[in-house]
Amino acid sequence: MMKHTYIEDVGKHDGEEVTLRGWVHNKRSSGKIQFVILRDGTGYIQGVIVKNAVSPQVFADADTLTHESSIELTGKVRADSRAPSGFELDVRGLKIYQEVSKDEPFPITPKEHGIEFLMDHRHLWIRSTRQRAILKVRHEIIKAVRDFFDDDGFTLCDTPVLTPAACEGTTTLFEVKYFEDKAFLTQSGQLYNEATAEALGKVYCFGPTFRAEKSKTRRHLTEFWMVEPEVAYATVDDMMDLAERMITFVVQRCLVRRSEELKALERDLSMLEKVSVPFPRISYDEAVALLQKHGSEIQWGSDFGGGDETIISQQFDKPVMVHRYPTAVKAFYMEPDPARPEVALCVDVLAPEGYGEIVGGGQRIASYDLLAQRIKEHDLPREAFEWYLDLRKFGSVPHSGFGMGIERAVTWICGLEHVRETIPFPRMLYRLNP
RNA sequence: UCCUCAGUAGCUCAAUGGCAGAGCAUCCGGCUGUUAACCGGAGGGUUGUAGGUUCGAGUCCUACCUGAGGAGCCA
Repeated sequence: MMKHTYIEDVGKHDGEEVTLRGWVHNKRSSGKIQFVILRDGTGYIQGVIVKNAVSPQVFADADTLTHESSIELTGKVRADSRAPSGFELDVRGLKIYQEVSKDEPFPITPKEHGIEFLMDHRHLWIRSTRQRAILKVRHEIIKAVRDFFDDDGFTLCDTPVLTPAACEGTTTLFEVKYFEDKAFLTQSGQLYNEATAEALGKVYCFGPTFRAEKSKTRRHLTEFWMVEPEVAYATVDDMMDLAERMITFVVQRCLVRRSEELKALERDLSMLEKVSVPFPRISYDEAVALLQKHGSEIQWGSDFGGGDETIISQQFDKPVMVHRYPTAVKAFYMEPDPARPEVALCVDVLAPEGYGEIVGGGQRIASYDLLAQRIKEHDLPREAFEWYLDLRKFGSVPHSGFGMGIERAVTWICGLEHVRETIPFPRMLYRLNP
């Protein structure tokens, strides 16, 4: 059996005979010459089938090919200036693995479709050029994030998906049966990260998180992936340094390795090329003043709305870091600023071009007494947090971390309208299928 | 949960309250360089569901269902 070649490698085989395997992306016929566009996940190539150059059987088989039928093409690679990729295949042999029935053709045509139809056919939609490009960029972002932390002395330390209690209250948790008991799907690995950070120093977790929020916007999924670093002895300023380095690394990596995909998505690369260290840093106080100057109704003490985030991010052409939010609007574990206890040592990173918050984090409370008090103030079940309090009993240190939502990062880097295209099978308020 | 909008052929959409239409997809025919190929022809409909107004409803009214966009909340 002939060794088969991936389309992305055909350039190495100019003039040679190769066998390509994939799916029929499109087909055009002109009577005695047929053009079959083959897709194999690594690229596209046009196969040219000339009637008097192949057997009558091959020509007849090619004539019946339907969209997305799985096939194998054998022929000679030929450089051709007319081909978008620079190469074509002069087909000699054709093998059909499975032919899509003419009675039930592939539902996604080259023409336009509505979003409901596409989402219902997500399992087939991901075959499209655009979706492939997005998923390739997603992969690159994930790979870059992991390379960044791995090369920076971090240890990947996975945190549980099944958890006994809420991190930040129970209203947004998915509840599942756990034998005779009940459990919740994690909405953050952070509390466990704090434990592993005291064991290993610099750690990160990378996994799915779940939020049962009834949010119906272009920025929300109920199941999304998050990377969360946590560093012992680190301050909120250290986190800002880390976050801007990580984001810059990820964007640069995408520009180097996925520029073809980003161009296919018609992403304005000049916006991504501006992403470099350092990012602008403004305090919450400064952000509120900025917003009021631009007509926002916001008052000191409230959290930003989506519109507020857009206004802030549009003032800068890089991601902007907003730090020291009011303690009252942040999670119970946030360390108050010793100089101003009414604000917390936390930071959000807002992506440019109105893409909103992609990173949130900060310094965690190190004091046993203060943490115990906050758990009480937030009406959290003390018993469930005993182990978490232990971390302040046995060698407590200042420590900080943050979380980055992968899908939001992908949305921004790809320049998309909606997070639903950034994950192979999105889970949203009204979408659990396919 | 609230607000706004939408639902017509497999898909994307037209149709002043008066005969249910087009493009794509599919099928048949034509074409030796097509790039969402093109040209000719054919088949394809319980207009989301249930009521109501009207001589007559895809169109107007009510309720419901489904979806989309936004708000709140968040990454």
